[in-house]
Parts: sequence; structure tokens; C-alpha cells
Amino acid sequence: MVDKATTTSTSAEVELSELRAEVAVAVVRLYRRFRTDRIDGDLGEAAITVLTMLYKDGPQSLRELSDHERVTPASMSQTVNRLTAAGYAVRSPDPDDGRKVLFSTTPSGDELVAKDRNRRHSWFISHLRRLSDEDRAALARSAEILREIADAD
Amino acid sequence: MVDKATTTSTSAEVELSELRAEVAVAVVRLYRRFRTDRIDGDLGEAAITVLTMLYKDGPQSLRELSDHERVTPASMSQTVNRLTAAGYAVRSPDPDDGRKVLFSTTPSGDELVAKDRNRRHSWFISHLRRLSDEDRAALARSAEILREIADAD
DNA sequence: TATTGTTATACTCTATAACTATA
DNA sequence: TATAGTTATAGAGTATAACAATA
Repeated sequence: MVDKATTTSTSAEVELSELRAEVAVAVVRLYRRFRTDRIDGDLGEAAITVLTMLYKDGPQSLRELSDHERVTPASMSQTVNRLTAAGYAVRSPDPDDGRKVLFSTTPSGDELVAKDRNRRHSWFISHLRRLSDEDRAALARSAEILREIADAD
Repeated sequence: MVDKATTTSTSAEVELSELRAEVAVAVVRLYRRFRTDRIDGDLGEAAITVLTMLYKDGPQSLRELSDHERVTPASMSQTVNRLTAAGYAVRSPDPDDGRKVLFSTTPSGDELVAKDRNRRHSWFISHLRRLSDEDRAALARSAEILREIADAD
């Protein structure tokens, strides 16, 4: 069933296309596993990512957050709404620019990030532990490459 | 702001934890780029993945599809509903087991998969094209590793 | 006018719970 | 009883469109 359609491509292009497909499948599958691996029932993947960013890099405006995560400001506004509603982050006015709002973590938010760091994705780490040094090096390099590609443009 | 909390871990464990975080960020970012890269306004990532699977591997039951994609049967039922509603797939009764339903692509579904294969993620392929052979090898190996981890358990 | 942020609305994707039909 | 599939409902995450407030 694989060759219903035939395309004219060089063999190098076919390989690239196959590599794309392999990476895409791995990314989609792994994303789904990460997504279902919640700390409490509390926050989803996007929200915990933003909370961790606020924890690590300090208070930021909505625009900074949405640019960094490559989502629309409207989308980010809803994500931070979930964080503030749950008491993990707070809004405060920017003293230098009345249009801006600074988001920062609460003590309860800090606590959640710490818990997350210790507990989440432990199943994934146990798989990493069993890999050879070569495979771990390949993964580390790939993570770098993929992040650069994802952040490009 | 990075060291608000201190954990007692060996240096090897810290490295694994950092590798986990790097891979997770790369996966989440890249997933979002893939997700927003639609063919028409038509189908989302999950639906096109299932359609491609039907195209490549032939007709399959709901349970086969949901097991393969690691989602609940109820979730897969809704995904195939989107495919059938759009005319890209059809249901047919399994002749050997009256409980089962076989899903298969329509000509219009085949056409969409072919279009998808040629056009989608072309921005990603153009990044792959610029990588060194070593980096491409690292990516290929990593895709294999990550898919195995994602499919484990 | 341009920028920052918000709400309203809609869609994809996913889950759990409750159901029907067939084995 | 067990298996296959479905629908109802809910929630996360995202987008576009329309808006208010400030620069």
C-alpha cells in the first residue's frame, strides 16, 4: 500500500523526507506521553512550561511570554489565566509602562515547579539511564538541533 | 533565580535530568510548529497521522488504530469521525466479526496524503538539508530512540 | 497610530463515564 | 461476561476577531 503515489525525487531528497517523517512521528508520540504525565490533575503541559519559565527567568510581560513560546498573545493570556486562577502566578503592573503587566510566580507556584522538577518525567529519565554514552550524546546533540530548528524564522 | 530549591542528587543524575529537560523542551517546541503547519484548514495533526496510517498500512479497526496511537478508543472514535465527516475515510463492517468496524481511506483521502507528503513540513526538510552528515545521523538515531521510549510500557 | 493586553468564540485533541451491540 | 465501538460531556490549548487602555 506504500506506493500508491509516485513522486520524482532524488534519493537524497527521499532520505530527507524519510528523516522528517521519523522525527515527526517520534516528536508527536513523545509529546503525547509528556502531555499525559501530569503532576497533580492541576496544570497542563503549556501552563507548567510557562510557570517554569517565570520561576527560572523571573517576572515577564505577556508579550515576552508569548514571543518565547511562539503562541499568540491571546493564547498566552488564557494560559496565564489558568496559572493565576490556580494561585500559582500573579499579575502586577509594570511601573515604567502602564500598558504592560508583569507575571510572576507565587510561593505556591515555586513549590509546584520544585515538585515538578523532582517527580515529572521520571519514567523518561529511567529510559535515559539505560542508554549508552553514544546514544545519550546523540540525544543531547539532537535536542540542540531540534530546538534551533523549532525556534528559527 | 535558578537555584531557589536545592536537591541532593549525584552529578550523573543531574545530567540525566538536564538531558530530560532539553529533550522535553525541543519536543514541545517542535510539536507546536508541526501542529500549526496544516495543509488546508482541514485536518489537525492527529487526524492526518491516522489518515496516513490507513493509507500506508491499509484498513484497520478502531482498536488497532487507538492501540497504535496510544489514545483511548473513545478518543480515536472522534478522530475518525472527523475523517469520515470530511470524506477522507469510510467505515465498513468487518465480515468476520460483527462488532468490528474497518476504517479505510477514500480516493480523496489518498489524494490528501499524497499532497501532504509533498508539501507539509517543507520548512523542516530545508533545515535538515543544511545539516552535516554527523548531525543527520544523530537525528536519525535519536528519532529511533525516542520512538522506542514513547512506545514502551 | 501603534502597542499591550483582554475577552468572546470556535476548533482540535484528549479523557472519563455511560451506553449499545456482538461474541 | 468480555470485547468493540459509540456518544455525552468536560477540559487544555490554540487561533482569529473585536475590543479597551496606554504610549
